[in-house]
Amino acid sequence: MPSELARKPLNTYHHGDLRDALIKAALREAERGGPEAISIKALAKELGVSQPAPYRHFADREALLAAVTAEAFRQFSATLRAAMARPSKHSKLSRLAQATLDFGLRRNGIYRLMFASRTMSCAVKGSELHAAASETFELVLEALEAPAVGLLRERHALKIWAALHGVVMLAEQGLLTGQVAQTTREELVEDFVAETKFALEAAIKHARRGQKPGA
Amino acid sequence: MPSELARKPLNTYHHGDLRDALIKAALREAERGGPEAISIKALAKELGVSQPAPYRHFADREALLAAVTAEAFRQFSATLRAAMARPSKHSKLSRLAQATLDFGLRRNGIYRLMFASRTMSCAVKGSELHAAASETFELVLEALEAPAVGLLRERHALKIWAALHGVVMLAEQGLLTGQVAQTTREELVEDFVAETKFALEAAIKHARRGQKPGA
DNA sequence: AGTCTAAGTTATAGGATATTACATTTCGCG
DNA sequence: CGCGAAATGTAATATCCTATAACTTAGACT
Repeated sequence: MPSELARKPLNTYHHGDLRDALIKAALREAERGGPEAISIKALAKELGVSQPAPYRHFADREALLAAVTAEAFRQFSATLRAAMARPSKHSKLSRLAQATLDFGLRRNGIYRLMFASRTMSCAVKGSELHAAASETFELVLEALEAPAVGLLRERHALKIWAALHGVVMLAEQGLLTGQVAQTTREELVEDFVAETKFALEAAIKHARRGQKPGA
Repeated sequence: MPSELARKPLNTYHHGDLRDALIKAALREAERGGPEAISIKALAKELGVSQPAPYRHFADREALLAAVTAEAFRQFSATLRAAMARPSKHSKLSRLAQATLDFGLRRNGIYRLMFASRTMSCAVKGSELHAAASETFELVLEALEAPAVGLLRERHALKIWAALHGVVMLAEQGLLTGQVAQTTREELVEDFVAETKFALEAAIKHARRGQKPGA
């Protein structure tokens, strides 16, 4: 049985590092074409190995997708983190929100891999994928720049998170055009950002007033 | 060339009405299993016709999916309309919102067919699918119960629409569990409903004040 | 050296989409 | 009434994909 230590140099046999190469190539495919564009057969051909070779590293297509999605989340996190770190006159939350929208539209194939495919729903808690996704959500919490009062922060993070996904979804489906073209996606996102800030601040104040009535 | 009138009895030849039967059967498949569970071959077998028979009615799988999605939108619209018509102490918008959430989770396969698949994005303007989807959006406008002032109504309809999709998405992916389990989906939706009402009313008042400053 | 195991190969089964060529049923029309 | 064309369905086939089974090679380790 391979120990946890012995697993590391596993990927350097014949091909060199097929597992990693598969993930990277699959991510490229997903970028143009979405999750359904990922074909094990095509990837094997592209990498110059036989069709069944990938099955040495992934039990089935689903398992490959899960690994690719986890990597996608890590890239997404990195993008958001960079946007939040960049100096700007806008708030952290605003930068995270606009970066999410931008990522969702510019790298839409990957975005769909992360959020519009069955992969996430099947991710068991504790899996690599679950961890990568959770880390991304942590960034939203961080972007709120608010103290932890009960679960208020989590609640409002979920709200802005949901709203952002909705905007990306609508924009992607072309529902943000036509008679409502005047309302740009960015404006919509900024609306949600402003409302989130307002609501969270109010909720925190209210909660604290309830806790220490004299102050 | 078949005239518009002659097209009606077209579907009553050998099978009876294969086109319609395909759509209905596909919708059942989608209900449990989502869009990817729709297989032309399987449908043909189930309906007792040869595999290529469906291609007499749909150019390819995409075309079938588009027709099925259009039917799904009609059912979705009917559900929302019923919820809005039902007497309740809650507002129309609240009922529409909760009905959307309920539909999105209970009939998730169909919901994904409508919103989380590539089908909608490829729908050309003027198509049956586009019309069915637009009609659904009209219901959101109606649910706002607000006068048309510029594009304010459309803008806020888009916002609540986006937010609802986001909540469904998060709930479906199990991201509304764990440490934030206290925040129920229904509460989240009600938050968005309240904020939408507040923001829309304020915006309309503001716009009118700007128009007739004396009043 | 010799063995064990991970990684990769060939061969193969099975399922899906889609096309082509052919058969049959229905219906318009003289 | 019946003929011919269009609509509908079938059989056969090509192509692509996932996945498994059985066999082979390369490195690791004693």
